[in-house]
Amino acid sequence: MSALDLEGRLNEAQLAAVTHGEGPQLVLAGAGSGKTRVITHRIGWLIEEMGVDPRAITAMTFTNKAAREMESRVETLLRTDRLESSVGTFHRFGLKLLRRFGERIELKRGFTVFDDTDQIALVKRSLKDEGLDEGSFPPRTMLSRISDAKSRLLTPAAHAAGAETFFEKRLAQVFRRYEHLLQRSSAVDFDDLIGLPVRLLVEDAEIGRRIRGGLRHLLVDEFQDTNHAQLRLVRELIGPGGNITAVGDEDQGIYRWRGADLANVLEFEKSFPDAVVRKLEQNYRSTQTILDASGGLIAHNEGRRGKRLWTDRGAGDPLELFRARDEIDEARWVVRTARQLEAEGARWSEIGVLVRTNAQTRALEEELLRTETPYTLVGGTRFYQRAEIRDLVAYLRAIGDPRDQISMERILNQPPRGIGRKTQRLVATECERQGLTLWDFLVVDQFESLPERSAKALRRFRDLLQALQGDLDQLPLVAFLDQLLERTGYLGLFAGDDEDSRGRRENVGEFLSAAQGFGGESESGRVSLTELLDHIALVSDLDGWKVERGVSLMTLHSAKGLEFPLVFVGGLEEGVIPHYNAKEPADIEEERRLLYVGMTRAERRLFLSSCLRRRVAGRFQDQRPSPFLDEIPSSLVIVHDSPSLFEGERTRGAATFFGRQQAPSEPESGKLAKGSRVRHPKLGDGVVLSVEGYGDGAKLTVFFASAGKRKLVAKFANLESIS
DNA sequence: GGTAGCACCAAAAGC
DNA sequence: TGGTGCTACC
Repeated sequence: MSALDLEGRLNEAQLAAVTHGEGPQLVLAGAGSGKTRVITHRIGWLIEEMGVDPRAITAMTFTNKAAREMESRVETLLRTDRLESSVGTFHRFGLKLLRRFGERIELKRGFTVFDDTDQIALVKRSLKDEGLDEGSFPPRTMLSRISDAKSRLLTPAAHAAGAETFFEKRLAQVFRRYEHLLQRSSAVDFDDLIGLPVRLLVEDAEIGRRIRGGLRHLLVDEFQDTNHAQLRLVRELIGPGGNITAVGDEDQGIYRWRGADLANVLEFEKSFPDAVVRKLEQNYRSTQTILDASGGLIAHNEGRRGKRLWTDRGAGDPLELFRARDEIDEARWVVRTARQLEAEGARWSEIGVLVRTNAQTRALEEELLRTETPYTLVGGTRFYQRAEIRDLVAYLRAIGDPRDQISMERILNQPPRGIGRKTQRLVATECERQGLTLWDFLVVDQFESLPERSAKALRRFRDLLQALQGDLDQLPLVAFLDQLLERTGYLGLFAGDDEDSRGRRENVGEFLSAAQGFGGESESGRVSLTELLDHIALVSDLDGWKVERGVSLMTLHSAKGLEFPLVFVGGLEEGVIPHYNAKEPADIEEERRLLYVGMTRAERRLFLSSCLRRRVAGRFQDQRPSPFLDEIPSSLVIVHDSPSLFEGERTRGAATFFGRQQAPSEPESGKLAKGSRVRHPKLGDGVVLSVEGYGDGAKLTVFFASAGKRKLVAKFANLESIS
C-alpha cells in the first residue's frame, strides 16, 4: 500500500506506534527494540501518508549525534537530501527560540551561551562577591545545586523562600548572585536554554501563539532523560492533549544525578491524560541469553512499568564471569580474551570494554598498550575544554560581546602583556567602586589611580580589542581568525619544540579548520561568529568519535545508545557498581539500570569480570562481588576463577572467599567440581578452575602448580580427587 | 610577571 | 597512583 512499505519494515507494535493518529502517545521502547526506526518512520509516515507539512514537525533528542542520525535516516527514507522538519537537541531548539524571540524577555541580542567551565568561573565569582569561601561551599556542588533548581524552573526568589538551613540560605544567596552576573555578562547557561523558552511561551501570549501555531507534531526521544523543565517545555509547546510521541525506556534512565526525572515516563499520563501507551518488546540486537540475564537483573527494580524483551535470534552462548585477583589480573584477562576473539575472526571494532569509572580505564589501557592491541578510549579530555581552545573562544566572545566579563578576564593577560595579578586586582576594585564593567572601564580610560605602566598596558589591550572588532566587521570569519592570531601573538605561547607546544599548535590549527565551515567569503565575520560560538557551545567531542579504530574502551554512561557484538563489563564489585556513593534505594536502582544498559549493549556475547582486591585512590582495598551478580540468573553464567588466585599463599583465603559461590551452570560432576583439588599422573597436583559440560565428557580447566592452566577432558585425564 | 613544586583529591557527563 | 589548582619563590 504505502510508498514507505511500513508493513514490510516494521513489526506490529512498531507499526501501531508509527501510524498512531492524533493525541499523545508514550512508546516504551526496550533496549534494541528499534526506537529510532519508529521515530524516523513516524516522521516519514506523517509527511508522506498524512500529508503533514514537514515544517510543522519537530523531533527532539538529547545528543547531536542522535539528532544527526535521525535526520539522515529520515532523509534516506524519504529520498530527499534536505529534510524540512526540525530535528535537533532540546538545547538547540531552545537556543533557536531565544535567538529569534529573546528580546521579548529582555535578553540582549548576541548573548553568549556559557558552558560548564564558564559556569564554574561564575559560581566562584559569586562566592567571592558574597564573601563565602570555596572550602565550605565547593563551587562544583553549588553549581549542581543551582542547576538542579533551574531545571525545576525555580527562580532565585522562589528558591530562597524554601531555604531553611544555613547552607540552603547561603546557596540561595549564591544562586541570586550567579543569575545577576550571568545577566550582566549577557549570557545564558544550558539550563536557561530550556527554562527561558518556557518563560517565553508562558509570559508572551502572542509569541506563544506563533510558536505553537507552527507546530503540529512533536516527537521526543529518550524521554526517560528529561527533567522537569524539559517536560514543561514539551507541554507548553504541544499541550496536554497534543500530538506528542514520547519514546523512552525507564530501565535505561541513568541521568538522575543530572536532574532527569523518571516520573516523566512512569507518570506520563499525569502530564498527558489521554495518552496511549505502547511497548516495544521485540529485541533485534541481542541473544535471548543476554536478554534473560539483563532482564533478570532489571526485574529487581521497583520503579518501572515493566517489559519483557524477547528475540527470535536464539539463545546464544552463556555469559562468562571472570573473577580476578586484582585489576591488573582483570585487565590481562579482558585483553587476552579479546585477542583470542580477534584471532577467531572478530574485528577489533566489534569489541566494547565498559567500566563504571574513568579510573578503571587505566589498568586496561596499560594492558592494551603493552600487548599492542588497537583501541580507542572514548570520552576523556574534550577538544573544546583544552586551555588553548578556551582561550581562543574567549577572544571570540570578548570581541563579539565585550560585556562577557568571564571571557574578558580570561584573555586580559593571555598571552602575558603586562596586566598581572596586581593590576587585575586594582582594576577590579576600581570597576567595583565606579560601578563599571571591565570593558566600560577600559573605554572610559580613567586610569589615574593606576601606575603609569599598568595604564599603558591596559590601553594597549583596549586598542587591540577595538582593532579586532573592526576586523570582525570587515573580514570573513576565517581571515579574521588569522588576523586575531597575528595581532595577539597568541601562538608565541607555544613556540617551543617540545611535544606539549606542538600539540597545542596543532589544536589551534584544528580549531581554525573547524571554523572554516562557518560563514562564506563575502560575509562580515560577525554573523558567522555567533553561529560558530553557538555551535561550539552545543557540540561535544563524543560527537566526532568513529567506531572503526579498534577495541572501544569507555564508561557505561558513554556506552548508552551504542552496541557491540562482543561486550566486556569490568569491575562488578560492591563499591564500583553499585558505586559507593550510591546509598539511597533510588541511587541503587540507577546503578542497576547502568549495569543493565551496559549488558544490553551486547549482541552476541557478554563477558563480566570482578576483582578480589583493587587499587582505589592509590591503595589496595579488598573487594566484594557486586550484589547485582546474584540477580543475574546463575544458569546463564559460566564462572572462571583466575589461576592467579591459586598461586602461592593467597590460595587459601581466595578459595574460601570464592567458595561461597559455586559455578552456577555446572551440574554436579561428582568429585570433579570447580574448586576441588585433583592429582594428575603426570602433571601432579592441581585445582579445578572450571567445568564445562558434565559426566565423562566434561571439559575441565585445571590449574597445575607444575604446568599452569590446562584444559582436559574428564574421561581421558585420569584425574584423582584429593583433599 | 612567570613558574616550580606541593597539597589536595578521586563518579558518571549530555547540551 | 595521577592530575590539577594554588602558593611560594625566583
